[in-house]
Parts: sequence; structure tokens; C-alpha cells
Amino acid sequence: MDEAAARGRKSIGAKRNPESADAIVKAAEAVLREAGYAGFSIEAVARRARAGKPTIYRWWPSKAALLIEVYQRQKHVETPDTGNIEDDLAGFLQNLLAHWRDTPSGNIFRSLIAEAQSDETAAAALAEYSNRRRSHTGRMIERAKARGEVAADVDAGIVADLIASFAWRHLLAGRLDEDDAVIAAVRYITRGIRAIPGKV
Amino acid sequence: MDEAAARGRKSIGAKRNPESADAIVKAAEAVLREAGYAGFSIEAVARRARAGKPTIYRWWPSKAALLIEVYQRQKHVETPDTGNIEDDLAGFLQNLLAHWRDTPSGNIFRSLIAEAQSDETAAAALAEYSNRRRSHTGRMIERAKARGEVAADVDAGIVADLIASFAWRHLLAGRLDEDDAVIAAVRYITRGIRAIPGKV
Amino acid sequence: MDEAAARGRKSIGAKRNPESADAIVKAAEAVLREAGYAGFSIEAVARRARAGKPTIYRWWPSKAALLIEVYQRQKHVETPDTGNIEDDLAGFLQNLLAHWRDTPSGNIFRSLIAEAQSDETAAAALAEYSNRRRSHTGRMIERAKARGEVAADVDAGIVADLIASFAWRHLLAGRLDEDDAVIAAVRYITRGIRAIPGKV
Amino acid sequence: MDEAAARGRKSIGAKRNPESADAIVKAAEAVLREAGYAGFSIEAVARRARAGKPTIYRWWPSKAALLIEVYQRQKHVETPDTGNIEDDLAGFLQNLLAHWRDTPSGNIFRSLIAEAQSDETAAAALAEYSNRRRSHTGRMIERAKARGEVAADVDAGIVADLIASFAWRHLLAGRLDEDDAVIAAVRYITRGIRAIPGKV
DNA sequence: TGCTAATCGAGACGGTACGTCTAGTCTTTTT
DNA sequence: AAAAAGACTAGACGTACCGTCTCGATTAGCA
Repeated sequence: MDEAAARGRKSIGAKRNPESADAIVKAAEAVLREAGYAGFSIEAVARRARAGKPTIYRWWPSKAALLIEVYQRQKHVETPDTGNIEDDLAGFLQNLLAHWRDTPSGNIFRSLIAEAQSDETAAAALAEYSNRRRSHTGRMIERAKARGEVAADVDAGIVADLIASFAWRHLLAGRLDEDDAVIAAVRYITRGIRAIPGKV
Repeated sequence: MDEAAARGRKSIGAKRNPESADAIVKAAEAVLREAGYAGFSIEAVARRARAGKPTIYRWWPSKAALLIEVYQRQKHVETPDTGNIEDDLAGFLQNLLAHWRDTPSGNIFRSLIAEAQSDETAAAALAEYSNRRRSHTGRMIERAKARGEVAADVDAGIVADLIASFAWRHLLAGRLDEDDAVIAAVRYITRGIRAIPGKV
Repeated sequence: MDEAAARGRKSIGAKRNPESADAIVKAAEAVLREAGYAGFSIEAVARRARAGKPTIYRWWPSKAALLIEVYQRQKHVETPDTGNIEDDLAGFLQNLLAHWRDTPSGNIFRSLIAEAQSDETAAAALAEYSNRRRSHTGRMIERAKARGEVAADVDAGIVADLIASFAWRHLLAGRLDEDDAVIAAVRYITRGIRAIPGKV
Repeated sequence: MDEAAARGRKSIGAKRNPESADAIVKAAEAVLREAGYAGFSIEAVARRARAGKPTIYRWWPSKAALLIEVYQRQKHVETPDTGNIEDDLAGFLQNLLAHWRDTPSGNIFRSLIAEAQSDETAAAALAEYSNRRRSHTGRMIERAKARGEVAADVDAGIVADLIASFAWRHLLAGRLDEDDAVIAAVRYITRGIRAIPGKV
């Protein structure tokens, strides 16, 4: 148990104690998993981690900062590479929604989005994170362009945006179980961006 | 002024006072406009409306319920009918984002989405509302299908979903100013769903 | 038990609930008695009284205000009237020191004096209280002046001050058991202020 | 400047650094002077002295211990010797109150008294200090007894106590400006203790 | 016409969480 | 071996809201 481990945890001198940091992030994750975003408070995390509130505030200036760290500790969904853009995108999207559905990640990420609506720093952190993920997803499309599967004038960022948007909406609306819709949506998009045979 | 009107507003007997209800919704909207979702609390609304908190709780059991009513009082964006599906969708999306950008609607709707992440009733209301809007948007696609512009086997709901997802994400990420992206995204989608000439 | 009584205590509408006020003052007294001034915190009182902190802050703006109320709920020491100023003053002083020694009053009052050293409002409240008590004590001297026992030009306030000073110091220094010193001190003072026989 | 001196002050190895001790006491005095007892905390002193808290705790186990050292570094008021007991006492008392009013001593001493109400070591130190001062003041009365000015059976300690009590109370009540009261009080006391001419 | 019942503004209630401050302890690093 | 520095747990501070409750005034509609 985290709590048992935490009991008696002390300062390790004039430097940050990684055990404390770890206990805090783990406690944050546990609180989110058990009580959801509604029950997620710095107080609750401190209680659970047997940490002092100032220790949390020292390293994570806001609830959002803590949420981001918790989210990033989660394993990320990999982008598949099947050699076919439609399968790549459908696979990625299905993996992502399944990941959000089956792990605490989904709860964490939607908490982060919610937090961003009333906290400026959360918004900034979310924007930064989104950009990073967008270029990551964009690489799938770039690969398909290189294969001649996708038209050269297609903006990979916008396609990645469409995919991410679809994912976000299904997360926020609590609709993570619509595999058929995912497949159809990806089909429409990939048809819309494929290179026309014989066209330069 | 709302406040001036409210001063001295009393019970009108054993029935709901529409003046109070009105003052409360107007105050809620004003608070959202001026202080954003972060400053939106029942207390603040009650103060602004010169109403008692129980009066608010009597008619709107949660922050979410009040948000929903405020949102529904907003004027909604109409779906254009240009006879061309790409123009219809691009116009609709641009109007929607502009509406969200230029009126309190955007703040209200993203507050509602945020609230839905920790409030079950808000989530339900949002789902119900989304469904309604989806079929509304879907009619644009159905019209295009009737014109033979869009393939008959395309699921109008999923296309409407893609459009709405794109809008939501840009709202939640504070990116309501990307007209070029809107046009490109709509182009990719409409290309992906158009009927192939000569095919049944 | 206070706590048992408090369980389930609710608001009685838009006016102060005397049960709550009572429970708070009683809890404050209990905390002082059991944990001393060092353990006396608004949090502790709120916990003990099963009251919310804001309820305490609503009615007692500072720790000092609460201390004063607690102190004033204690029975006050009466000023004797033996017809002899020396006996009056010695009796009063001995009663006061005994009262401070044998009841929680002493602890409360010295807490209040300590608090006044770092809290402006406590200082003001203490000054106000002291003035009130001074004129009360002064009446003993005025009576003696009326009897011709004390010289007419003696300032009763200053004599009362000397008496109170002696009491304060013995309280603050933890020397409440020096009856002989009290008698001697009063003798010196009364000798110093008595009317000289034959002098107008 | 203390701070300038402190900047970059380093350990001098395996022995107590007198510079640090000095800086800490000076900082404590400065904090008391500038922020009063209310702002006097080990943290504040450590910040001001650019010292670590453990350095303070190592040498002064409590706030009280530090206060005592600070107080003892102050210059003390001397007892005058005019050959007349009333002038001696009035002069002493006026000097003492002026000293408390015009230097940080007053703040420091009342802080010490306040601290003594919840700290046992402070109480002991204060008692020890008071005893020392009492016998010191008592010498004035003994001298007067030797001169035949004061009755032989008067207890010098109790008279010194009355004088000190008066001073303490005016310090603690923030009434250090009442010269007339001082003169009157001393007159009453000295009248009460003077030797009766012709009596043995 | 007089009673009942629901509504209103108002604000107190017990609570929870906020973000900051200080207490006193502990350990690493430096001299 | 001790000083310096800063992190650590713990918990109080005073404030903002939460959702509930009661009050006293008000008035519509039933009796």
C-alpha cells in the first residue's frame, strides 16, 4: 500500500524527495480513479499521499499541473504502421478510445480538459500537449503521403485535428464504445484525402 | 438595469414568479460573460440577481441545470442551404465558431461541457442536447443525399458528429479563429462522402 | 455531552442560532481548559462545537473576541463592602486571585492578555474591558472618600490601576498564592491614600 | 546592513559561527522592531538573518529562548539615587516606561511576557529575570530604609513588586504615556511606606 | 372573506477546499 | 563535527462556496 509506504517518510535533506513526488502522483491517480474529477482536490491528494499541502504546491503550482503529470505518466497509445492509412487511423483511434475506456487515462484527460475551461495554466498546458500529440499523429499522414496514398496538398495537421476532435468529443460525451462510428468516420476522412490515381 | 429591476422584487403569492426566474437566468448569463466559468457560482448568481439561493435551487437543482437553461436561451446558429454540401457545412461551421467567439454562447457552452465532466445531470442534458443538434445538422447531409450529392450509404449522423467534434475541440482549446482549417477540414470530409458519378 | 447535543443542530432560519453560539462558547472554554492557550485554535473550537469555521468567524471576528466572550461568561468577582477600605481592597484582590487560581478564568484572562500583544483587536477589546473594570473597582475608593476614609484629592482611577496592576502581574507571573504579599501591598497603598485626621 | 553582511556567510567548519549567532539575534530584534510580536516567527528571523531554521533551533530551542537573549542584549534602565525615595521611584518608573516606549525593548519585553503564557521555559526565564530585577529595584527602598525615610518593617520586595506591576500593566495595555499617573501612583506608595517621625 | 399553501428575499447553518504560513524535524553538502 | 540550506509532515489561518434550512412577508386560490 502507498499509505503504508508513506508512513514515516521524511525529508531526505536539502533536495527533493522523489519518494514524496512519487507518492503524490500515485495518490492523485488513485483519487481520480476512485472519486473522479468531482472528488479530486489537493487536500484529498495530500491526505492520501500523507504529504503536506505545501509540498504539493511547491512542485505543482496548480491542480492542472498535477493532472498533466499524472496523465503523462500513463502509457501512451502508439500509432500503428500497417502500410495503409485507413487501417492506421482506425487502429489508432480505436486504441485511443479503448485506452481511455479501460484505464484511468480517460478520466484524467477529461478532467484536464474540464480544468482548462476555468484555469488559464491548465489551458496553456493542454494546448502545448495537444500540439505535441498532433504532430505525432500527423506523422502517420505524412508517411501515407510519402507512399503516394494521400494527396500531396493535404494538410496533415488538419487531418490529425479531425481525428483528435472525434476522440475528444467521444471522451467528453461519454461515448467511447462506438467502434462502428470510428470506422465509418475514418473511412470518410481517408476517402476525402486520398490521392487520385493518375493525378500528379 | 437588471439589478434596479430586481430591487424590491417580492413573492407574487403561491406561484412561481417569472420575474425572478428571468432575473436569475439573466444574472447567470451576465456572470458567465463577465467572470467566465471560473467565477460562475450559485452564490454569485444569487447576489447578482438579488435572489435567495433556495429560489435558485428550487427551480434549477444544479449549476448544470442553470447552465443548460442559459444556453438554450441563446439564439442558435441556423444551418444554411446553398444547394451545395461543402458550402453548407463550411458556412455552418464558420457561423457556429463565430457565434461562439462573439457572443457569450461560447463561454456558456464550454462551461456546460466542463460541468458535464463532473456532474451526471449535466452530462445527460448535454447528451440529449447533442443528439437534438446532431439530427438537425444531419438534415443538411440528408438533403445532399436527396440531391445525389452525397453517397446514399453515408451515415448522416456520423458526418454531423465529425463536424460537431471539430467545433467542440476548437471551442475547448480556445481556437475559434482558424477559418482556413475549417474550410480544409470540410473539404476533406465532403470529398470523402460524395457520391461517385455513375455509381448507383 | 455538548457534542451529542450538537449533532444535527441546524440553522433556524435567517437569524442567529443561540444554540450554536452557546455550543461554540462552551467548546472554546473546554478547549482552553483541556489544551490550554497553546492548543486554542478556531479550528479546534469548531471541531469541538461541531460548528463550521465560518459560523465562528461570522460572530467573533478574532480569537480574542471569542476569548473575551468566554471570559465574560464566567462569574465576576464581587467588590466587598466592609466599611473599611483596607479590608475592601484586600478582600477584592484576594477574591480575584483566588478566582483566577481556582477557575479557568485565570487561564482565559492571561491568554487574552497574551493575544492582545500580537492582535490589535484583542488589544482594543482588552482596553475596553479594563476601563470598565477600573471604574467598577474605583467605586470602592469613591465610597471610602465619601466616608472620609480616603483623602479627597486621591485619584480613584489610579488606585484602581495599582490594584489591577498587582493582580495582572501575579497572574502573568504565575504567582497567585501570595496572600501575605497582597495584604502588605494593600496596606501600603491604603496608608498612602488615607485622609489625615484633622486635615480638611 | 545585517543582510549585506549575511549574504554569502558560510559555515566556518566544526564550530559555532559567532557571526551567525549575531546575525540571528540582530535579525530577531529587527523583526520585532519592524513587525512586532505578531510578525515574530522563527521563519521570519531565519529569512532575515539568511540562516537556516535548524541553525536557530540548534542554539535556541524555542522562540522564548531567542526572545530572552534578545532582551538581555538590550541596555537596562538604571535605578537613580537622588537621596529621596519618591524621586528615586518616580524617576526609575518614568525612565523605564520611556525606555520601553522609545526603544525596541518594550516590544521585546511584552513579547516575552506573552510567550511566557504558553511556554514553560519562557515563564521560568521571565520569573528568574523578574526576581533579579526585583532585588535590584529593592535596593532603592533598602537605601531609603537605611536613611530612615522608609519604615523599617516595610518589605522592600513587595514595594518593588508594586512598582514593577504598574510598569508591566502599562506596557501590556499600551499605556506608556501616562506620566501624571506615574507620579501620583508613586506618591501614594511612598506615603504608604514612609517612616512615621518619632516612631521607632 | 378569511384560510391555506406555496413563493419570495434573506441569511445562518455545518461543511469542504482553497492557497499560504509557520512549526519543528531531517538529511545532504560544505567548510 | 558542526553550519548552512532547504525539503519534509503537519496543521492552523481566514475566505469562498456548497446545498439545506428556517424565517417573516406576501399573495393567489380555495373554502
